Amino acid sequence: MNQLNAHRILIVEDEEHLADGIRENLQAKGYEISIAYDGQEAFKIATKESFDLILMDVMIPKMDGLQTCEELRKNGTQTPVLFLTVKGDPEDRIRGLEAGGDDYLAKPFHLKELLLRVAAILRRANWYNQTKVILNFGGNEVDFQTYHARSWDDAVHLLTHKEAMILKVLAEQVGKIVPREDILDKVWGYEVFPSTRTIDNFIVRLRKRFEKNVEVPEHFHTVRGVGYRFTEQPEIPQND
Amino acid sequence: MNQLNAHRILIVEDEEHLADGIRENLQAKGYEISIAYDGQEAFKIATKESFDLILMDVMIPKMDGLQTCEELRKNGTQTPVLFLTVKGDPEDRIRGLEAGGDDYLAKPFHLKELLLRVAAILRRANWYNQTKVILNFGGNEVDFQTYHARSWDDAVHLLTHKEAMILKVLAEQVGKIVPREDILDKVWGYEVFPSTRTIDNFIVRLRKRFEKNVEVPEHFHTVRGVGYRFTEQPEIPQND
DNA sequence: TTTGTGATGACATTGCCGTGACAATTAATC
DNA sequence: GATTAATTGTCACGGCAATGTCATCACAAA
Repeated sequence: MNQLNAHRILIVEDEEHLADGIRENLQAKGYEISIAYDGQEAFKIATKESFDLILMDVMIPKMDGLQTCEELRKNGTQTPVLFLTVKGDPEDRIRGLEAGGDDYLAKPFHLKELLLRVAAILRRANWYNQTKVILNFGGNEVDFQTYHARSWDDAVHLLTHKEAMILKVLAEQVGKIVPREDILDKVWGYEVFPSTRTIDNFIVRLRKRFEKNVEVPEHFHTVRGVGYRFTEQPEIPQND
Repeated sequence: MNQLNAHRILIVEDEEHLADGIRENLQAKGYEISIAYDGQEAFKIATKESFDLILMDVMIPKMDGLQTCEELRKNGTQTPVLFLTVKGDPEDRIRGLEAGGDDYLAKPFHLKELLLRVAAILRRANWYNQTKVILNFGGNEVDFQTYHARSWDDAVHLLTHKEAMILKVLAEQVGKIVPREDILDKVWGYEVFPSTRTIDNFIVRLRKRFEKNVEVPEHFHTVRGVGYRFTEQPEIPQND
């Protein structure tokens, strides 16, 4: 996962030992973690900072999790909440959902299950503000759901995963210069470090697929010493 | 709870209070709920995700409910729509919708009546689906009710439960890449964790049953590093 | 018991990615 | 301009992780 827009998670749990355990495991997955030890503190932090997910124990001091969630909702906070509770009582689930929660996990839980649910919720949330699924530029059309592409000359392409990811990173910031390091972080993550030349190779491949004239790129521009810049429309050449 | 069978309902309603009230009550009945607050948002979500029912207020911002519905129909979305409208509004267009399988309910309505209508529509849709639980692709025919299948070479198969579920998950998103995690989430849920290799094995079995040439799959495509992609029609070969 | 499903591990195989070499290009310095 | 250094374009090859495939085992149901 990429740290550049790493998902931020707030853990609300009064058992310090448990909170730390969860924190470590989530951090290992690349999430940024904050911890609150009671309901009031949780409310304070959650209204001050923004999180992608709140992991909330129901039984916490000062203000219980359900109430905290309700207060947050009244306050306009839409952050998804995953409740942790001791009982498997379905009534708790209903109450949790009524309070505006999004999911529910009974303690004791398997760590793996927690991680899966967290990932699933974040995936779901991400889905909404995902960029366009179909990318059009200069007669080319790319479908990021299928990795199918049709280039200006009506050739059909099947992009590989990495090709698609790099194109997506560039296309998400149309017209802006994207440094090689950013591409590496977003596509490969922090743990793997291929040489930056690898990126150049992928650019070559993308150009071969989508540029009319590879030697005069209209969409995949090189920014010497920094990285690359993607444009949907061919640029107006400068005459000096 | 099995995610595959939970009915998904999209609520389109700009009065937040009302939307929340409906959501809570439908969630308590076990439905999965999404909410959109205006017509444009509704269109966006409804074309991106699939729902079993759309609960749509007629008077909503940006694009009214009827128009939103029309746009969705043009887009090929067949999801039944239950309109919420003010009592005594003799809109001809609404009347006309009755014939199209859609329904309308006058505000203010009794909650109980809403729940009954929702249940009725879903029953109806289910019945419709039951007649249409036959999946056809490349000469193969699969019946998801009985798990019976007949492949292109007239061989008869009896699918196992898991085989059928995986095929269904893939077929529900024809053409789209389905990541392994999604398959795991939807088929196994969050509480069981088979190795992802298990999925590969099932793909092998599905290919053996339905592909003419296992080595050149026409329907069950591998997307290296991500997951699989199912297509009903053999794909156009790629030109490089 | 038998029977069948599904999960796992071992091994073979494939295809993508990463690297390095060299050419081409740009920038920098004189 | 000329020369040099630095960066990028391009290609081809090899490694290795991801996947294909098969055999086997655990387990539940009949």
